[in-house]
Amino acid sequence: MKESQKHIDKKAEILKDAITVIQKYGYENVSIRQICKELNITTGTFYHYFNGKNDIIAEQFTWMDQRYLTEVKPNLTNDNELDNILYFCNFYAEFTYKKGLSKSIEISQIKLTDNNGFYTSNHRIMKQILLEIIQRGQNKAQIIDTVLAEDIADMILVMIRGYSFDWSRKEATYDLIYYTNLNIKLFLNGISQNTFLYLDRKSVV
Amino acid sequence: MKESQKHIDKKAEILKDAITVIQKYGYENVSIRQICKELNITTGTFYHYFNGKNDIIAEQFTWMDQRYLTEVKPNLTNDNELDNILYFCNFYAEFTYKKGLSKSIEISQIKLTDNNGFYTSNHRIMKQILLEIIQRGQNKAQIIDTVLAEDIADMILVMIRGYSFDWSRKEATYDLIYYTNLNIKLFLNGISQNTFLYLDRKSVV
Amino acid sequence: MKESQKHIDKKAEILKDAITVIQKYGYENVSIRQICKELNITTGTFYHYFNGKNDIIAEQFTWMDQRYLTEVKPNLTNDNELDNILYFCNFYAEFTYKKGLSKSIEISQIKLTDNNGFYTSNHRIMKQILLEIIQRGQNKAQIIDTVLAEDIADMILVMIRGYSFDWSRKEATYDLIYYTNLNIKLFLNGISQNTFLYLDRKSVV
Amino acid sequence: MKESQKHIDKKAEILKDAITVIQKYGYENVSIRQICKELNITTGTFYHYFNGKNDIIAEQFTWMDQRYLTEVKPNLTNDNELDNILYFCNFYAEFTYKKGLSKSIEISQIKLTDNNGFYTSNHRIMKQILLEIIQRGQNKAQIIDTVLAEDIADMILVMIRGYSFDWSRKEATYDLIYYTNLNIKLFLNGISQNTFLYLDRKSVV
DNA sequence: CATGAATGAGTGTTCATTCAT
DNA sequence: GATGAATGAACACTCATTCAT
Repeated sequence: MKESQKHIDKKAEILKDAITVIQKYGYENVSIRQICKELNITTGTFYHYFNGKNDIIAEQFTWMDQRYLTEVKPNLTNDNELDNILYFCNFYAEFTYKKGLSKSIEISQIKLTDNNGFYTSNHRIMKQILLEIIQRGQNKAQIIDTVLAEDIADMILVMIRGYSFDWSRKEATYDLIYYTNLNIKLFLNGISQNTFLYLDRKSVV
Repeated sequence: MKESQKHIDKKAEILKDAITVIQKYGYENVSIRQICKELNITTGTFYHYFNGKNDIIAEQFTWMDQRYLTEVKPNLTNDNELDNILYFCNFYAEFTYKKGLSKSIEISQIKLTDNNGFYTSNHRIMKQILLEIIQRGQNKAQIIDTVLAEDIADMILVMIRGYSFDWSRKEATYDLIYYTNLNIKLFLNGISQNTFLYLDRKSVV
Repeated sequence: MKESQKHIDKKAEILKDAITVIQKYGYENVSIRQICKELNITTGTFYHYFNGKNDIIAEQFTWMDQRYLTEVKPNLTNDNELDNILYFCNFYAEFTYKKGLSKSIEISQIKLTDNNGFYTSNHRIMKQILLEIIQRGQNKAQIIDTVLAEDIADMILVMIRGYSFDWSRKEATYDLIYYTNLNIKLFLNGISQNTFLYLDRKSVV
Repeated sequence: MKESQKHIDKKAEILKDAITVIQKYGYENVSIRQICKELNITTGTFYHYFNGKNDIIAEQFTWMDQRYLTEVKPNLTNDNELDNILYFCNFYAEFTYKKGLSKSIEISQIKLTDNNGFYTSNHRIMKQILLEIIQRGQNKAQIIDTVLAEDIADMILVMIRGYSFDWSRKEATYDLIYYTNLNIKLFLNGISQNTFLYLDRKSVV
């Protein structure tokens, strides 16, 4: 039963707008009714296109997974793996910025993991990509190997998600991409094998 | 209407136990009824001592504020300000670990800000303390001054809260204090004025 | 507005398949959407041919009525009226068996009676046919006349419907026709004027 | 956490009245809201005393089980086992009459069996009691043994439940106890080993 | 003829909160 | 102080039905 293009478009439109609303109030704090009211559709219509509240999140995950596999992974060609990490992180920040993704994902954590493992499965894909970069970096002696690659990967994921979360909590009052970038650069400074410093240690003042 | 000591003690006891329960299930996932059941009190009793569910969070903020002012600030006496930052961060991780604070705080954000500004007020106190450390560090040339002290403070707060949140989302399956510590150390590596490296860049393998 | 033959055929086809689906899940447990999905038609199409969900039941009643009038009544030619009763009952069990009729009918009772009286009207036709058999039996002194013919008719109807209902409740785990038959035979034993015993009272063990 | 007598009484009162409402409309056709409206309580109050809609049924089953074990089984002392069967059946009819039990039980069948096996467990208890009577009757040569005791037990259960169901469907427009009694007597006529006829075969007219 | 998007009242259930006892 | 019965708005979700295309 193939879905018509019209159906797909409308679904995408609802999804986009629903995310905006969720971003505004937080996943747990907004009801389907509220979302529908703001989108000027009835609950029936919402349920015509989605199976339930969690679908909003699920759809985004699939979306993000796809994009990491198709748009990020193929572009990690820089010889400096620290740059690749930066690319990886910027993509996340940009994705969050555009989709207002974070709050809904971060907040809906428990139920998602319990019900269907979207969250964890998503982590696995992203983490795998990130892990490979770090391991290459360690092999090339660009990244310190006094810390396990896996631990570094986890820390980076926690940081970028933490920033996205904080940003949407503070209602997008600062430049998410800039600050994620800055934070990661400083962290990369800390794990670089001394050669590739992103920010000079000498005062420029 | 001064509260009797008995009243204060009972209130503190309920609060302590309620936090434990909330830590177990998450703020949004637990009802007043459930909490009361586990504490072997009635809902009436709960409402005799508190004005509502949010009071539990509010009380914790006050509590955390108090402790930062009384237990953290006076102990930031190390000459190496990076060590003071580490102390500041470890305290947060430990507090989270003991109180299971994070999930409830992070998740309940919007309602809290809307209703009473606890969250932001708390940020101000903690951030102020952290800011002073960083500024001293920059003045002593221990910390790079190519980045604004305020930005560094924000990044650190985002990181430690991000870790606390991640840890409770993953249901305390890893050593929160250890990893917060490690992450912060690597970040400090990145912002240190070259002199105090927490983790050597040379391979130990 | 005469219905074209094509229309009638399509309607009959949908009805037949819809009944199968209802038989599978039970009238109240299946939605129009589900039915349409399994039949590979849209809800619009369904409503083009039927006025609503109840129509399915209504159509079946008409169908059963028709068959009793055209297939059962003409065949009640046995001289032993008890045999005719048995024939009458077996037909019902077979109809249920083939159409999975009972659960939907038994369950949907109230709404049916409320809305359109199908149920009762159906009863009147079947009961009338049965009543005539019993009266003939009493006249021929084959059936006891210490009990009113109408009461006997009611009891038999209650029994055969009860069995059909029980059978579909138990999800067709036993031989409906065999047991309906056995039960009725024993009852006929009880009302026969001593001459035609269906099951001998002497032990065959 | 022992329930106070007041709690128990109120619960029993709600249960009693809820059953009456359910009897009037049918289990699936009546909503909690409707029930509460008719009982002049709020849904909150209903859920204060019961865990959900199914509880109404569940409570009745426990009730009936208990009564069969405590009130019926000890009284099956008649030497004529057919009389004991009659007693067994009359008790069911009376129970239905007083509690309006049948419709809710019969209709809610599927979900009940699926969820918790109340229905089947109840059947097992009642059927066991009935089975013992019939076996004793066969041993005493009061009941034909050309039919398995278990089959007879099943048939009787189907009949009495069928009558209760029919009676409540027809909105209690006839004397349930009288007709159940009559139907069972005629059936007992049919299975009796010739000696104990409940209704004479000779006309009394 | 057929489609499927749209409707909106309805369902069972939850829960923070109030208040008479 | 403490109790727990009572409230009722809110929630996620369902579904028979309508109607423009």
